[in-house]
Amino acid sequence: MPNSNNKTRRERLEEREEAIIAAAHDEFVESGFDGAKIAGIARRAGVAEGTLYLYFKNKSALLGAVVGAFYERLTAGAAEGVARQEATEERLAFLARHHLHSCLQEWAILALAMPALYQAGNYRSSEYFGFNRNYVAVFDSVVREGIARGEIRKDLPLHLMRDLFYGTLEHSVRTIMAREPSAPPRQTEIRLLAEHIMDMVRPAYSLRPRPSPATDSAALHDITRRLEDAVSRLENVTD
Amino acid sequence: MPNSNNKTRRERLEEREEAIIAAAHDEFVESGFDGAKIAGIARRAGVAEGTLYLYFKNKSALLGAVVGAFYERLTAGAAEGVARQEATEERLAFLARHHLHSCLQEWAILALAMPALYQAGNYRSSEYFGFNRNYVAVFDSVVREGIARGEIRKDLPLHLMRDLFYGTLEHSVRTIMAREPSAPPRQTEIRLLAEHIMDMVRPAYSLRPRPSPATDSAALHDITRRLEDAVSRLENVTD
DNA sequence: AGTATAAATGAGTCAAGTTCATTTTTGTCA
DNA sequence: TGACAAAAATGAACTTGACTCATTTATACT
Repeated sequence: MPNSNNKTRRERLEEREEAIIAAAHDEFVESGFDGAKIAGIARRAGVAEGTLYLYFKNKSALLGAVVGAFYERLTAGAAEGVARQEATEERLAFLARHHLHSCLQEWAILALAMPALYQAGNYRSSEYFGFNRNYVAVFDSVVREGIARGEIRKDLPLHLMRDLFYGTLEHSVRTIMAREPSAPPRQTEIRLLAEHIMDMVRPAYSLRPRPSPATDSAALHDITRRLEDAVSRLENVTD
Repeated sequence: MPNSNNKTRRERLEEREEAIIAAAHDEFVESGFDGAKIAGIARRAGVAEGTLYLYFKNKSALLGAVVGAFYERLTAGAAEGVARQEATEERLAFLARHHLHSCLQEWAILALAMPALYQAGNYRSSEYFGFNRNYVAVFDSVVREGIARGEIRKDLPLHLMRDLFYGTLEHSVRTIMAREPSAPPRQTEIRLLAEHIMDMVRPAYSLRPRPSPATDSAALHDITRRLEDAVSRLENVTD
C-alpha cells in the first residue's frame, strides 16, 4: 500500500511541521522563551522530543518559525488595508491602527521577538531582518508615493520617517501594556490613540491633503503656502 | 586586631559587590545574558560561585544591578545637561543627543535590558520600572515647563509625547546598530541625526520659541494663531 | 586567646536542551 | 504480497550550567 491515507508524504510532513509550530506558539505564549520547555512543545504536538529536531535546528529556530508566522499575518494585513485606501493620510492612519491592534493582540509574540532585534552582531543575517524588511516595505511604499504626490516633505531620509512612525507606535504599545497588562485591546481606544499619534506624525511629515485636480485647487494650494510662509516668518520674528 | 586593613566590614562588602557588578557587566557585555556564565563572572570577580549568591539572588538580579548602574549614568547625564540649558528647544535637542550617544555607546547593555521591558506581567513591579521612571522624569519636567511657558502644544497627553520622543530615538538607535553593528558612535553623525529628529519632533510638538517678554509679543502670538487657523481651514477646503 | 557570628567556598544536585543508536513506518519492486 | 532500503520517529543518555548547602575560613567582640 503506497498510501495508507489520502495524504502524500510531503503533505504529512508539512502538516506535522504546522502542528509543531502551533504547539510551540502556545507553549511560548504561555510560558515565554525560557519558560517554554521542549518536552512541553513535543507533548502538545504529539511527537517525541527528538522529532522536533528533525524539523527545527533548535529552540531558537522554533521561535523563529512562530515569529515568522506572526510577521506574515502582520504584513499581509498591512498590505491589504493600504490597498483599500487611496489617500496617504488614510493609509498611514490605517497602518497605525493595524500595528497597534496586532501588537496589542499578540503582545506575547512581540515580546518574544524583541530580543532578537537587539542582537546587533547577527541581526542583519538573521531571519528576523527579512521579516521586518517585508513589513516596513508596505510603509515605505506609502510614504514614497506620498512624497511623489507632493503630500509629504521630502527633506528627510525615509528611514527616519520609519523610525518616527514605528518607534512611536512600539513605544505606545509598551506604555499601554505596562499600564494595564491584562488589557483587552479595545477598538475605540486604539482608534483614539492612533488619531493622537497621527496628530503628531502629520505635522512631523508636513503631511497635507493631496492637491485636488480641480482647476482652482492650485490657487488654493498656493495661497495656503503663502499664508504658511507668512506664519513662519512671523514665528521667527517672535523669537 | 579588629581591622586587618583600614576598611570597615561594610566597606569591604560594598567593594566586593561593586567588583561583582563590574565582572558581571563585562561578562554580560561580552557574551549576552544566556552566553554569560556564573562561573565566568565569579572568576572575573575573583570569588567563588557560591559567593555571588550571597550578594544577588540569581543571574537576573545580577543583570538588574548592571542595568541599574547604566540607568544611573544615563539619568544623571540627562539631568545635568538639561540644567545647563535654558530654552526648551535646546533642552530637548540635548536629551536627544544624550540618549543617542549613551545608547549607541552602551548598546550591549541596552540590548540586555530590553527583554525585561517586555515582560508585561511583572514589569510594573520590576526594578526596571523604577529605572525608567526616574529617567523619563527628566524629559517630563522639560516638557511640562515647555507647556507652561506656552512653547509646546498642550492638547496631547504627556505620555504620548514621551512615546514619540523616546520611541523615535530607540528605533533610530536600532536602525543604526542594524546598519553598522561595529559602528563607533561618531559625534558629528549623532548631532546630525538628532537635528533631523528634532526637525520632526518640533512640528509634532508645535514647539515654537518662547514668547519674548516684550509688550507686543502677545499680539504677535495672537496674529500667528489666527493665521494658522485660517491655514487649517483652507487646507480642509482643499481636500 | 576563645568564641560566636558573618562570610566564603566549591563539590554536589537538578533541570532542561540536544544528540544518537535503535526502532518503526513508508514506498517500491520482484 | 512480501522483502527491503530509505525516511522518519523515538526516548534514553549525555551535557551544560544555574543554583544549593554542608563545611571551612575570617572577623569582631569579650
